[in-house]
Amino acid sequence: MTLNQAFKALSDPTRRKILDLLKERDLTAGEIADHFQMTKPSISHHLNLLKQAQLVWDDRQGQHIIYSLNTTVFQDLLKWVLHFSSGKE
Amino acid sequence: MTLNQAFKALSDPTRRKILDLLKERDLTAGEIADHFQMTKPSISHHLNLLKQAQLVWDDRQGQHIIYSLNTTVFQDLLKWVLHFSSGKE
DNA sequence: TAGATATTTAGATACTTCTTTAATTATCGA
DNA sequence: TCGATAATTAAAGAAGTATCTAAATATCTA
Repeated sequence: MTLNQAFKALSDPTRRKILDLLKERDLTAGEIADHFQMTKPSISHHLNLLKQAQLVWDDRQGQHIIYSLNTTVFQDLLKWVLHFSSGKE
Repeated sequence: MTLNQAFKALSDPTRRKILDLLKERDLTAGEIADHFQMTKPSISHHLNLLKQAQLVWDDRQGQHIIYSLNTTVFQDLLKWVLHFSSGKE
């Protein structure tokens, strides 16, 4: 079920851009929101979907919640894509 | 734009199953539909999205339309995933 | 050319997702 | 404890998606 959630999470450009940002460094929810024109609740919604798909971790540090990449599911995605990009089998 | 369409196309379980079937061998639209409980127009709709995302080719052979994998975009997907599964950069 | 088969296109409806504003929860610092 | 800051949750509307039935298009065969 997780892989399905992952694919659904990846189907949105905003969420993929969030992952791109987190690839550079860990960020708070507010810092992430600053990169977009949409409201913080919208970003919070996207972060929640990424979290449910286990593509990111969240960690509260005082007032802030720090988001970081969770590379585990990317490994599964990699396997899935490899089946298709490495010829018939 | 193609990568976005690809991610959207992959976000549906039916479409991913279609790709799984085509990984084994080329199939006509009817043969693909036989693997699902939904109607042929629904499958046709999914095939169209896969085609627009350039994940499959279609080739009419008489009455039949034969679908096959187009691995080109999978290469791009592979690169995208690799950026995340191969550590920070 | 007529009938049969394979597939898609059109139109409609139900469902899901995205986004917003308003309200709520959690934490910090004085 | 109060006020400020950070972030989420709730509720609602708009837009997008999946699915169905019915109709249309393309091709084959007799």
